[in-house]
Amino acid sequence: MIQCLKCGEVAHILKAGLIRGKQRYFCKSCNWHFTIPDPDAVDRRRKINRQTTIVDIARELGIASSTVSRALHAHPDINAETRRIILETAARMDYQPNKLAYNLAKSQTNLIGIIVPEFNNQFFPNVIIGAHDAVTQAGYSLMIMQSNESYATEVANARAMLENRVDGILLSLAQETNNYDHLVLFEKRGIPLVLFNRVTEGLTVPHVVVNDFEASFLVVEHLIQNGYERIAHLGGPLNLLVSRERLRGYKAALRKYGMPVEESYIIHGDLTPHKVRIYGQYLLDQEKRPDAIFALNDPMAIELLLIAREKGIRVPQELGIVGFSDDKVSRFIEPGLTTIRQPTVEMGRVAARILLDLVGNPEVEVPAHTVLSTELVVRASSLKGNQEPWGSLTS
Amino acid sequence: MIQCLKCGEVAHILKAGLIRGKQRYFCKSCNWHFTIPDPDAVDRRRKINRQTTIVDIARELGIASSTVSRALHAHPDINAETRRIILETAARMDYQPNKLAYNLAKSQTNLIGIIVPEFNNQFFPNVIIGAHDAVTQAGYSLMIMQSNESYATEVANARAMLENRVDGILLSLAQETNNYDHLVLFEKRGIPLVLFNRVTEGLTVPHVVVNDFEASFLVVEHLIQNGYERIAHLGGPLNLLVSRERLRGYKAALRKYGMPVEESYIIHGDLTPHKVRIYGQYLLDQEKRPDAIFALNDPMAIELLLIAREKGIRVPQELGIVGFSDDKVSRFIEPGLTTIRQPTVEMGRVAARILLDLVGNPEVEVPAHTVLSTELVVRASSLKGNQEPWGSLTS
DNA sequence: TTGTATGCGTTATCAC
DNA sequence: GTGATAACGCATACAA
Repeated sequence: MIQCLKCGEVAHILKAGLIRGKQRYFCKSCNWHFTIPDPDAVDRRRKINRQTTIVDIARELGIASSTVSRALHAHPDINAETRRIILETAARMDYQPNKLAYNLAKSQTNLIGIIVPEFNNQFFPNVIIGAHDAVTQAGYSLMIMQSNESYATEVANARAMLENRVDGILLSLAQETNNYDHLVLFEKRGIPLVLFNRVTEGLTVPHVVVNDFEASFLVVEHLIQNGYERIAHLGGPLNLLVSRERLRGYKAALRKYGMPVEESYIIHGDLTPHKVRIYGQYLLDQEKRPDAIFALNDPMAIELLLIAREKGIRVPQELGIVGFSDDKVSRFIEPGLTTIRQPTVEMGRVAARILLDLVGNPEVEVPAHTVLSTELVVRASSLKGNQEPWGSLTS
Repeated sequence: MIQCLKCGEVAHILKAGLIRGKQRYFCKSCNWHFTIPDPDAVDRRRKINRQTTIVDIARELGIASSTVSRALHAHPDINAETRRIILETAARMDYQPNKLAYNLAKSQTNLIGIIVPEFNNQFFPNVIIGAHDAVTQAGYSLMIMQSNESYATEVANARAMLENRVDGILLSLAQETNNYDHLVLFEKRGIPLVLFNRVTEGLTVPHVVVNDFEASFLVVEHLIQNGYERIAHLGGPLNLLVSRERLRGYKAALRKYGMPVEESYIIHGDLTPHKVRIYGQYLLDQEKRPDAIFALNDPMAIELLLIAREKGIRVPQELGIVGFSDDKVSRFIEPGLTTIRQPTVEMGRVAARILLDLVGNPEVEVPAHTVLSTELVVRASSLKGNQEPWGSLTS
C-alpha cells in the first residue's frame, strides 16, 4: 500500500520509473513525484567499497549522525559515556574523517598555497621548509606548486589554488611573469597574498625580501676595496624587483667610489645555465675584459667560475667573482666563492606568519615591506692579492 | 496563509523557530516540519562574500544548474549556443569551480600524495620533480609532505593523506619507521601505495629502487683495484633495505677478493651530520685505521672528507672516500668525490607511473620490484696513486 | 536538449 | 544531551 507523501492519497499512485535504483512514484491527485525512503538503502550501497562515514557509525550504534559528529569534535554538549563509545566504535571501524566534506560544510579549507619558480636550487626548498613550519604550527596545511619559471604555469597554478579554495597564498614570481591579472583575482576574492623574494611593485600586497640594495652595495664595495677596477654585473630579468635592486646597489657603490658605470659591463637576462654561459663568454671575451663580476646568484657565479677555468683565467688574481645566496657548493668549490648569505628558512617562516595574520583578519595591520638582513661571506674568489678577508666578516 | 507541504492542511500550522535564517513551520495534523521554499534566499545569502557557483550562473540565465554543469564540462548533450552563453556568463562572473564540491560529488580527488623524509638533500626534490611531471601529465595533482625522518610525523602525514582522500600514495620511509600499520591502512582502503628509495620487505607493495647491491659491489671493487686494503663502510639504519643492500654489496666485494670483513670497520647508524661526525672520528681514530671508507651517501662522505682534512689525513693518498648519489657538491669539492650517480628524477617518474597504473586499475599487473641502474662516477677521492680513472667510466 | 531530484559526508541549528 | 534536517557546491540518472 503506497501512500503519497504529500497529500496522503493512496488511490492515484503510479509507478514512475527508477531513480538511483529506487522505485519512484507519481501521485496523480497532487501532481507530485516521490520515492519511499528506505533507511537500509544507504547502508547497502556503502558496503561496496566506501570508506566509513559518521553515518555508518551512527547506524552501527543506532544513534544520530549529529551525535557522532559532536563526539568526534569534543563538543561540550555530549555525554562522556556516549562519546567514549562513539570514539571506540570509530576506531574499531577505521574511521577517517573526510576532509572534503568537512571543508565543504565549513566553507573553509585551512589550506595555504605556496608557488615557487623552481626546485633546482636549494633556495626555494628552504623557504618551503620555513613556511611549512609556520603554517602547520598554526593548524594549516601547505599546498606546494612550482611554476617552473613559466608565466602560463604560474597562471594555471594560481587557478588551481583558487579551485582548491586556499585560505591564503605565498608566491615568488616566475621569471617570465609580467602581467598580474591572475593575482588580482585573489584580492577580488578576499584571499590574502604575500610575495617573497621575487616580488613586484605592480601589486600592493605585502612583500618579504632581503636587503638586496645594501647587500649588492656591500659586495661591490668589497670588490673595490680589494683592488678590482673593472667590475661587471651579471643580473636577472629587469621585471623582477630583485634584479633592479641589486643593479641599483651595484651602481650606487660604483658611484660612491667615483668609478664609471660601463654599460657593456652590465647584462640582464634570463637565469638558465645555458644563457649564463653565453653571457659569461660575452663578458670575458671583451677587449677590455672586466676584472671582477658580481653575479645575481651563486649558480650563475659558479658557471662563471667554470668558464674562467676553461679559458685559463685565474680566479681571483685576474678575475674576482661574487655570487648571491650562499649555495652549498660555494663553500666547497675551488676557490671558495664569496657570496651573500640569505636567511632562506626564515624568509619562508616570516612570509607565512604575515600571511596567517592576514588570513585570520584581513583588516589587521601587517608590514607592507619586510626586509630581512643578509651577511657578506668572504671567501677566496674575491681576494685579489692574498689578503685576509676584509673587515670582520665570516669566512 | 501557510499551507502544509505534506497534507495541505492550513489550520494547525505553528511557527517552529528559524533554521538557517528561514522561518520553519510545524503541521500539527500530520506531525511534519517544513520551511517554505524561497528561491531568492539562496541568492541573497550568496551576495555576501561568497564565490560564484553554478547555481548563481543558472539563476542569472534562468536555467537549471545541471545545464550549467553540462556546459562547463563539454557534455555531449548540450546545445552549442546554450553552452556559449553559459561559458560567457561564467567568465563574466569570474566563476571558479569549487574542487571540494566537485571531488565530494565525484567521490574522487585526482590527488596523488608523496611523502619524503626530508628536503635538505637534492635527492628528494629531484624525485618530486619527476613524480610531479608524471602525475600532472596524467591530470592528477601532487600533494607533498615531509616526514622529517620521524615515524610520528610519517604516521600523521599518512593520516592527513587519508583524510584528503588521495587516490594513491608515493612514499620513501623515514629513518625511524619500523612499524607499518599506518601503511597497511592504505591497502585496506584500496588505495595503492608505491615505495621508492627507502623501501621495506615488510610490505608487499611495488618498490622502485636502484641497484644498490651491484653499485656497492662496484664501489668496493673499484677501491680494491685502486690499491686500498682496509676498506670501511659507514652505513645507514639497518631497518632500511637500502642500508642492508649496500652492506651486502660491500661484503660481497670483499669476499670476492678474499679480503676479511672487519666488523670494527662497519658502522650503521643514523644519517644526521652530528652522528656522522662521531662515527667518522671513531673510524679514523682506530689503531689500525682504515685506508678507505665507503659512505652511504654523499653528505656523509663530504663530512668524512672534512674530518680527514681537519686531522691532516691526505685524501686520496692516505684515505680513499666514496659516497653515493652524486650530490652537486661532490663535483666541486677538493678532491672531487667518487660516487654513484642515481637517476633521481627518473625514479620519481617511474614510481609515479606505476602508481598511476594501479590507481587506474587496482588489478593491473605492475612490476613488484623496479630496479633502476646507476653509474659509478670516478673522481679524485678514490684514486690512491695518480692513476687515470679505472675502466671506461665517466669522470 | 533541458529540468528535477538525489546524493557525496560533513557541520550547524533548532526542537525536543 | 540527542535527533532531525538543511545547507555546503557540484555531478548525474531519469524524466520530460
